[in-house]
Amino acid sequence: MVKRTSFEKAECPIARSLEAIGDWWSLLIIRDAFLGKRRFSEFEKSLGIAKNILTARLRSLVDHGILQSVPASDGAAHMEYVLTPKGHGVFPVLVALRQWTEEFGGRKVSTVLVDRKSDRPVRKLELRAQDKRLLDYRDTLVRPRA
Amino acid sequence: MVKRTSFEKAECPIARSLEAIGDWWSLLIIRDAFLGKRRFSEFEKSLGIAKNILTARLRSLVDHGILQSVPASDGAAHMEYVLTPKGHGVFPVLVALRQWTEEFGGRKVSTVLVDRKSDRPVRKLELRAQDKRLLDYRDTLVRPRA
DNA sequence: GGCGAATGGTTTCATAATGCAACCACACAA
DNA sequence: TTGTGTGGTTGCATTATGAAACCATTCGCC
Repeated sequence: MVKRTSFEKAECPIARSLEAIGDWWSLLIIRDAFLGKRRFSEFEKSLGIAKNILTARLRSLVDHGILQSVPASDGAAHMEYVLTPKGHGVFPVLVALRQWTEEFGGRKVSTVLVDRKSDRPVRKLELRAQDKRLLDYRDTLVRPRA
Repeated sequence: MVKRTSFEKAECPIARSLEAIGDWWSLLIIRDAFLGKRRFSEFEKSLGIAKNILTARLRSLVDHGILQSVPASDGAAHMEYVLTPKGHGVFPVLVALRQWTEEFGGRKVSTVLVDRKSDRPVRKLELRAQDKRLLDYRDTLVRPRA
C-alpha cells in the first residue's frame, strides 16, 4: 500500500479520532466554527486555505458528522456549515490544545478563554476519578474493556 | 509558496499546538510513549509506521522539546526516546481525543482509561470557571489578552 | 575472534496530498 | 448589460508519505 495509512479500523480510540480530525486543517475549521463562522468564504479568509482544500475538508467533516450543511440563514442560495452535536463534542480537544500551548508554548498567547459570566479565564481542564480525586497521567492506566 | 503552510507564527494557540503535534503520527507516538514505549523498534512495531517517517517524526518531536533522546537505560549503545515535561503536558489532549471517540465514535471502544487506585474508569474532562462552576462551550468566549 | 542476527537507521523511488492560480456558474446590483 | 461577489472545480507544480532495499554497529554465541 502506498496510500496514506488510515486509522479507521484502529482499535485505539485516539487513532480513530485522528482519522476524523487529525489533519492540518480540520481542527482549525472546527475552531472557526466555534467562533461563529459558517460560510465558505469566512473560513477561506480566516484560514488562508486554498479553496479546493477547503472544499475537501468541509466535505470530509460533513461526512464524519462533525459539520452539517444547511441552507443559508439569510435566505441566500448557498449552504452554510454548522457544528453538529458531535462537532460540539470536539470542544475539550480544542481547549486542551490551547492550554498546552499556553503552558509550554514559550511565547505568550494573545488570547484567553474566559467564562462568559465572570469574564475571567477558565481553569485548566481537570481529569478526575469517580470519587473526584484529581488525576495525573501517572494515576491512570489503559485497560482492555471488561 | 507551495510548501505546506506552517502555523509557527500563528497567533492562535490552537494553530501553534498543531504545528508541533498536529500531524498523523506525532500524537500516536506520544500515546505510545505514555504507554511506556521508548525504543525505535517498539514504536515501529506498534504503529506500523515506515522507518524513514518514524525517524523524521522522532526528530521533530525532539526538536519541539516533546521527547528527549537519552542513552539506553540498559546500557546498550542506542538512544531511547522519553517524554519531557512538555510531552507529559500533552496528556489532556490525548484524553480529550479518547473521550470524544468514546462518546461519538459509534462502535464501542475496546479499552478504558482507569484510575490506578480504584481501577475504575475516569470521569469526563471537566472545564471549570474560577468559582468552580462546570462550563460548556456555550459558557465561554475567546478574548484578546488584556 | 568470527559469524549471523537484530537494531536503528538512510536512501531511493513511486504515489498521494497540498497549494496556487485560473476558470466557471450563478445570483444579485447598478 | 456589465460588473461583482460567492462558492466552488480543474490543472499543474511541489511536497510529504510509504514501501522496500540497503547499510553500519552492536550483540549473542560458539
